[in-house]
Amino acid sequence: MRTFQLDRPQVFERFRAQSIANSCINCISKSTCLNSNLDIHHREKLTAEYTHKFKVKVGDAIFHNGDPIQSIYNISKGFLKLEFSLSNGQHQVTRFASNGDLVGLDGIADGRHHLDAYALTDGVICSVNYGRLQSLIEKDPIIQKSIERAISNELNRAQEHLFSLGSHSVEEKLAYFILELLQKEGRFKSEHNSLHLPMNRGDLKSYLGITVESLSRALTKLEGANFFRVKNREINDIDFQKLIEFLDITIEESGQAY
Amino acid sequence: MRTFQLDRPQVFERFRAQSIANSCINCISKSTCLNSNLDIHHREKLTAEYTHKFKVKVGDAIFHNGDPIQSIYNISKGFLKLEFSLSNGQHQVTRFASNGDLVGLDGIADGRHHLDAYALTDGVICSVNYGRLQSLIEKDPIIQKSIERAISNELNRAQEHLFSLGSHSVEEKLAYFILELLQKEGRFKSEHNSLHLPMNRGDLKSYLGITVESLSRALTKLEGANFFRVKNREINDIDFQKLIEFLDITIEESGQAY
DNA sequence: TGAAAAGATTGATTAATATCAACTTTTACC
DNA sequence: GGTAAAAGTTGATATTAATCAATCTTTTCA
Repeated sequence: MRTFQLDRPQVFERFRAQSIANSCINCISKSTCLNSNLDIHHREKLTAEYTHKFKVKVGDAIFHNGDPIQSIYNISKGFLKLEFSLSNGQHQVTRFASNGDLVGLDGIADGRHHLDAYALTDGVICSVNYGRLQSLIEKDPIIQKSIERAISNELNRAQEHLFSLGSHSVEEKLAYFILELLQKEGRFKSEHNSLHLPMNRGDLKSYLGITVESLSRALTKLEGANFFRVKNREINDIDFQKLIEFLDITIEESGQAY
Repeated sequence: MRTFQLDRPQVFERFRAQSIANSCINCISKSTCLNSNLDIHHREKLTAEYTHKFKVKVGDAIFHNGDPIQSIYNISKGFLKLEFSLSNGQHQVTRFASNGDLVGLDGIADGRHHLDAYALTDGVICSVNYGRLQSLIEKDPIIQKSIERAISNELNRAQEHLFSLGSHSVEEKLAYFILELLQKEGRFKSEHNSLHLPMNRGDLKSYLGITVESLSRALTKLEGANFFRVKNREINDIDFQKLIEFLDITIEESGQAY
């Protein structure tokens, strides 16, 4: 059923380090481990019995394409990037993940991860042993539904990303991305807002399926048209309404989490 | 948590017809309703108690973006297209589905469908009442795992599609698509193979994020380079090996289903 | 702190793809 | 079966984005 191959990737040297997940080298306190929409009772059950919390540093690999799925990861702090990669060296960032996101759900399909996960910033991750999670899911419908919703949510995110990559100009892709980040950060109400980009231009151009030069020019262009101000990774004075109008879309705010 | 909006779409008149799912206007025998990797025992349990099978005709809408999720659909015969659409009329085909595919999993996240589903050909679909499926999932870990794997599988498909759309030429996108179809059909062994495309050029160009003209030229170009022969929707004499080499990828055959 | 490396921007040019338009083929249906 | 409509192809041109190259900026680290 799977389409093209999913071999181990050829990644850059700085990322060649062993995946650090599951090695517990940086274990820290387990409180507030799972911040999804589980109620307190369920969250604590999971937290106490099945999780382990660890620190990651910029560039750390959490898991690689092909690795057996040992855990599902809940990001407590920091940013990750998820990459689709082929053995010929081609790779593309397909997802940025941050606080509250569950990562590793791609591995549920066949027990192996299909993506590479790297830390974009120092951060804190809570891992949930997958085997134990499975047995808990069987006993607890709340947790089971929570996981199902989380995967379905990932699927919908991917569909939106797909839409923004297809038949849109470089400026439009960038605009969709800014809105996506704003929305993730949960603040798209005020007229003038700001963002700190957790990724460098290389990762962003990969996510958008364009070149760095085009990305740079698009940033300059939208800045020139007063959509926002750019200073390195800081995006300031974002005109939310203008972005919406530029893309000719409407925004429906939803508090729904998985 | 959701990104941009997901209003009801403005679709063409021919698709304006009411969604026909759940109306049982074309109910037929229920045997072989679910052909996923459930074992016989579980499959029959589902089939007998929770499913209903119906015929669809070309152009029928199965569900729309925004509809409450009432069922999950298993395709027995024929092809569907799934579209991501916005209220301004923009829309993109993000998935073609056929025999054995589960459709509607996007709705699990928040209880509403986020895509539009249309029949590309006459076909037979088996619907599984979602409420009943949920209660069955709670009781039956096998079915629960099967559903989780199916969603995860959809997620991985989307990632691959994302990859093929990003930073690839029109010819490469087309080549990825042909391989994807070949693989779905389960025959990518012989050197010279053939395919019948179930979709028209309009749907295909949408899926690939290009224009019809570019698609047409890409077909001509790859035909000229002896990758295959094209005659309307028939693709013949497909040189599998040549496609693989063109894309510089390797193929890993896997019998894994959800 | 300062030099080297890495990351980012800008400019000039080329290449790819979209657009506009004409034409051909296929499909639908009276 | 014939005609109109829809779908698909091909050509000419315009536009967009990639590529190549130079420069500027920021970060890293001795």
